[in-house]
Amino acid sequence: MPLNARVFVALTRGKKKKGVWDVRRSGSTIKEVAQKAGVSPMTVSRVLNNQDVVRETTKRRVFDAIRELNYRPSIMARSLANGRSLCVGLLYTNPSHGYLSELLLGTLSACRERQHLLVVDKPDEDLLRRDPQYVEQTFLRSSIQALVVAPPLSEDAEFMAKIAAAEIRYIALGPVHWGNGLSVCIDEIAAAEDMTSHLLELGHRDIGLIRGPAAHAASALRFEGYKRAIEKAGIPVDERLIADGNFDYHSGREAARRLLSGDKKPTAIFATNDDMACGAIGFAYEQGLRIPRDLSVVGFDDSPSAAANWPPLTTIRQPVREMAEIAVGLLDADIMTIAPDQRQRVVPHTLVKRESTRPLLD
Amino acid sequence: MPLNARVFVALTRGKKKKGVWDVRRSGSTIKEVAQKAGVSPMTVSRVLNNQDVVRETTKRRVFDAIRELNYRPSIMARSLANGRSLCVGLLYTNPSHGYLSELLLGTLSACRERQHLLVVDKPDEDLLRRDPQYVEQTFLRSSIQALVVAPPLSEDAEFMAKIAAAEIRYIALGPVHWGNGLSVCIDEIAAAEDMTSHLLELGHRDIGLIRGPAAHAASALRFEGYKRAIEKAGIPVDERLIADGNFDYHSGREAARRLLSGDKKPTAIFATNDDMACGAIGFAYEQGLRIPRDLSVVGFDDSPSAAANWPPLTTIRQPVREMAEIAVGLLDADIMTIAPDQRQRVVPHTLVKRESTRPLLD
DNA sequence: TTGTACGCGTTATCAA
DNA sequence: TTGATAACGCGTACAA
Repeated sequence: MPLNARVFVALTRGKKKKGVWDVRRSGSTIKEVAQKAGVSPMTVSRVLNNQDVVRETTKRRVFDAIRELNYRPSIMARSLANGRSLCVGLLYTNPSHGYLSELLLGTLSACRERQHLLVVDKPDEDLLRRDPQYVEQTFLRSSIQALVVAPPLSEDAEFMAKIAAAEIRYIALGPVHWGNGLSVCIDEIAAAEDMTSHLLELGHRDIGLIRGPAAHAASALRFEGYKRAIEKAGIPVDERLIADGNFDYHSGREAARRLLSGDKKPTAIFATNDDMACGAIGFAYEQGLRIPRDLSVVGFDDSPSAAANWPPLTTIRQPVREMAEIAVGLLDADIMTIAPDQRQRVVPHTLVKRESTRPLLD
Repeated sequence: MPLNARVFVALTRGKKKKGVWDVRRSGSTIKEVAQKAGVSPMTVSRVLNNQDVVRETTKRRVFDAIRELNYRPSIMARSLANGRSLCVGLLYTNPSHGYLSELLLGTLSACRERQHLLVVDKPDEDLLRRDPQYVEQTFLRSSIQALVVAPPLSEDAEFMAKIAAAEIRYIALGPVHWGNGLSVCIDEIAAAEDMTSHLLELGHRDIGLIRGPAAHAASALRFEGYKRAIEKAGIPVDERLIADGNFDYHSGREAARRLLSGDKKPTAIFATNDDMACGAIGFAYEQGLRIPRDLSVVGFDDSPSAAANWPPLTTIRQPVREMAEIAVGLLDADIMTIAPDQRQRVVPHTLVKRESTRPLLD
């Protein structure tokens, strides 16, 4: 028998007391626990997995050994052996910080529940655009078996096409549906319609809209919702009340500048995301306007800035955490058994009323 | 030979075409690749690991097979085999969203570089407080070998004591040092001193301070920095200019209310985090004050709200991403070889000047 | 330059 | 109720 690694490790272990801070291999194995408890590794495994066949006294012995050795099972070995747990990749580029935070919470808890491994990744956007092989390379090297893709990455047609071609199971978050893939989203049109109706109910009739960038699927849908509500109220859609932004603070400021310096001045502004709403409010302050006394402003997304701003923003909340949980759950299912019309999962949104709006006084 | 799982899988595979959307086992193995390429699994492994001993033609055959079979190596099996990669846990409770986002980026890239597995976890705060066994249980079940703990959790003495007792290697982020553990932080005192000096240079002499909660180690340090700068300028520290908050928006509002309605009115307010600074600005607006014309306000942390607010906040930036990278790197080192005075790693901070301050006009 | 044998830490299967 | 054995997919040591 050659002097192989095993022997070497055994020797090392014998000589040098194994401390917490040893660089590698700080854990004990199931075998060591078994030996200490005077049982077979299999019994230890049974105890760990709550199989109730094990005798109480044996169980106790095993638990004692586990505690003494400070034993922790290895997920790697475990998943390798039972082949049950998936290695799930969570892909995002630049969602808002609040979105990311909730997204993590949701995927995390869903993965833990199913004993899946969550591997978070933020692909480099430049490489994504420039290197056509990047995606392929990345997924060839990694061992990710399933993907959850967050917006705005999930709205990138080119990227999603590559994902589909890479023959990987995936779920997209956001108002999109690509090929055979599943997606989870809110009804963007209905949400925007709700928000617009809310402003109408407060008596506003000249409602400005700050649109999102064309690259985001959500932009067109939110615009559509706005139009529907306006038209249902019997008001013609006025081009002078519509400005374009690209979902960031600065563009919201500029859009508000255009809207408020035109010849048709809105009494309320619906910014189709919170950052733009904050920008609009910033511009309004600069002009000496008071919010909501002189102008009502609403946002969309319920990002952290929505609640932290002054005044706190009325906005639309997506249940991001729940959506993420659903997405991970869907990964388990055999997609072929899901009817095509069930592949886009729509979850309810909420209109969060805060202090950035008030009834129009006439 | 028993009809074991292997045989069963083989049969299944033979019959049913293996599709992308099969619930489990969507990947091919190194053996299958080897067979298709007409080489041994070992050769495939060599190709994958860029060992240049392999003949070019063989390499090409292997790559073709990999592509055809859409093969992806399994990290689990790989780390199990070479024992090199650590399973790193990232623990956080409720840092700001921006902090979390940067934290993730840093740990992610550092882990990928080292082929470590990053497992993110957000422990339940209630369980943490109430169930004394929670931490133990959680780490007993999981196979995390090393921990990166983010503030404010890293400042929880009770929790950190448990971590230490659990005999797990860990790095704390933030201005703390527990037992043998390592930590990475900025010099909070110097940072607060820099910020206060900045206000002094602008001509302010009555500088209000909104302190953080006593539970956070950072609170006392930032206060100390403030005092040092004030005293260096030959100004006595005035109790009437100091108010307490607890790092959230609302407490910042209330603190500003106290400061601005006292008999000693500040011309500048140093809120020791951004959320409180935003709250202070909100209150100032409500009182009809203009920022920075009538009052300068500065924050600390450079959270997203700092840039998104109006006016954009002058604040202190911690290089969170780099700190996280350093932390993961430190996990690799043998801690015992690190001198005790090197165990607390201090990284430089930055004073970010934006538009919430201006020289005092007299 | 390539292949063989074995071990990594765990679970599934079957036998005792 | 427990144990022996063979996988899981890959890398290392050594032989060819």
